[in-house]
Amino acid sequence: MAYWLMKSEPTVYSITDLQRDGITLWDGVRNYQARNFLTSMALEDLAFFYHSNTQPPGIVGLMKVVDTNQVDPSQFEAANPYYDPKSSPAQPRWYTVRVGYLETFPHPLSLDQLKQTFNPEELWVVRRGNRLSVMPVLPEVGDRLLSLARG
DNA sequence: GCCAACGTTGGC
DNA sequence: GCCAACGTTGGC
Repeated sequence: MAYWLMKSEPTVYSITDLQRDGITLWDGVRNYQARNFLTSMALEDLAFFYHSNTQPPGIVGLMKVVDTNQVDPSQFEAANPYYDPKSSPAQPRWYTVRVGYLETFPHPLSLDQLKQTFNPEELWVVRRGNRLSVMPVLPEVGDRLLSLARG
């Protein structure tokens, strides 16, 4: 079982939206490094839900991977903001996972708090200028995040 | 293959 | 709203 961290802007899709939906397809990732992390995810992996572009940014909940290696359908939809004209159903370029809601943390971990607790080497999201939207989390860091966030 | 221009992310 | 960081594009 591996830990991951996945970002979403709450105005686009929030932990509350995931709680309501139960399961969702994590679509719209258009960065090769992030996609490569998505395709290396396994069933039952745990992912921290990170709210970006909000006040305060930070980790707000937990989800689990329920379906791996899913073709992201938004890449084929011309009217979709994530449309990729260079992709085709015969040769899809963008893959993702389906995630399930597990919990909303009683003690969300703000970016500020994360910066005080972890260094940039052990937790990528606190790296300066970090723009990656899907990233791995070290097992021991994941364990600590869980115990901090659950209080 | 280099690199300037451009677009996007995301903290502040 | 600003702007630093940085990924991508495209001319050469």
